[in-house]
Amino acid sequence: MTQRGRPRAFDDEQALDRAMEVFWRHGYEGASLAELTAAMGINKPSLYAAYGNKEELFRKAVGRYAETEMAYARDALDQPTAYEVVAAFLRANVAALTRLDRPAGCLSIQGGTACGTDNTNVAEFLAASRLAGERQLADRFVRAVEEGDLPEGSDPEALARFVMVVSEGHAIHAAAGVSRAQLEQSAEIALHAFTAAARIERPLPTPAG
Amino acid sequence: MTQRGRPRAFDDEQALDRAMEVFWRHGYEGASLAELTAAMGINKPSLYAAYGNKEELFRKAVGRYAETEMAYARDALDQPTAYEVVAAFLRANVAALTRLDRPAGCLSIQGGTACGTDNTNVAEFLAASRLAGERQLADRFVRAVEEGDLPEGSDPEALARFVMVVSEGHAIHAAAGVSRAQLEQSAEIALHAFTAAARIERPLPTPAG
DNA sequence: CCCCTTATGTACCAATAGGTAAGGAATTGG
DNA sequence: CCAATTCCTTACCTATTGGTACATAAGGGG
Repeated sequence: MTQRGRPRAFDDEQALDRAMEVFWRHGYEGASLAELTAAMGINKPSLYAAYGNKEELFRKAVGRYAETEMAYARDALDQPTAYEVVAAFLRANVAALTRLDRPAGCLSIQGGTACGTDNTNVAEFLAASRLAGERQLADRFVRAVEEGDLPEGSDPEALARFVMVVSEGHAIHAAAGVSRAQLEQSAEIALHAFTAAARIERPLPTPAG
Repeated sequence: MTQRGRPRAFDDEQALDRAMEVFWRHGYEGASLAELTAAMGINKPSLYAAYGNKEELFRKAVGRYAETEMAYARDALDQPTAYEVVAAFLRANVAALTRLDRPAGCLSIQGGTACGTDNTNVAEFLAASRLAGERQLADRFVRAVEEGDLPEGSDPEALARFVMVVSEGHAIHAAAGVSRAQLEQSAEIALHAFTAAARIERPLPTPAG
């Protein structure tokens, strides 16, 4: 059975990208349906037919964000050693947070850390997905201990938490307008920290200087 | 000339404290006048007469927050050495972010990192005040270099930025429900980082066991 | 060519947002 | 005791919020 009925006049993913950017810039509650539909180039009934409602649209936008804008995070996890994982992640993260062709910062935080009484689930959803990312990093560190590039006795959860804390701080800073170069400095300091905390030798000379 | 006219039926600062908590919990945009007035125990006209409008109320709440809830930050700056400044700040910060008698996280971030088109100035105001705090810390580090407890060639701005990045990450994490103990671990790792980055000897043994 | 399905545009809805007008209730100064 | 002043209460305002009913347009299947 092929397509039936009148076909969509807009591209699904393209519209989602525009919605993503509006949410990124204004947060979940700060993004009105008026601005969303304007940016997506569709009317409200089309939006509701295609995505359900505002919250579902947001969740789909966040999903697409994770897919397209955070691919670097998955790539980082594929690095061969824990150090390289963290280095790749923090550096690519800083780059992603400060792209000129994107809103500053990160949708997962700009989306909303606090919401009105009716929308607490939105903030909780974002927080949970960030912690899920942290969990993946911790799992990667568990593997690193098994593979010997993190010493026995390392605390994978604590290390992952620290890395995510730094990346979230960078996201806040980026949204405040802090420059890429300045965040790169901070990322290198954090890398310092990671090596010290994990009690591993630092494989690279200090780029800061 | 003494007080004239009918006296206020409510305590100014007490009402501000209640407003602060509502903003802390729901953010600027997520806090409705209905919830604010209910929490403050006053009617809208009283609110407008006493505080101007919603945004002015918010700014006053943030001011009071800085005064009362962030006193630890000023205390930390008074510590004798840069290391002690950072240790005191990060530890007290984690404690403040995870008080059971306060909303989790920090008003300066929960207040809003992204806002609707009409309220961009609110997010900018918060970002600016955070960066002002960073500036104070950087100045403190300049002094530390002069006084010799940070080595010559240290980068006060970069160090301050890193410390604030970590504290902001902790705020996000705390708002997500991460426990005090877990954030304390992260703070100790960050302290590790600071000593390494500042190339100073670490005065204390590692508490993480 | 007609029917069924699906999408679109317009126009609308109730609820809530932030904000205010107006009159009565306390208080001080005379 | 009255006037002036300040505050509180009730009721209301306009604009906007997220969300929908309904008629119409556009396509495929028989």
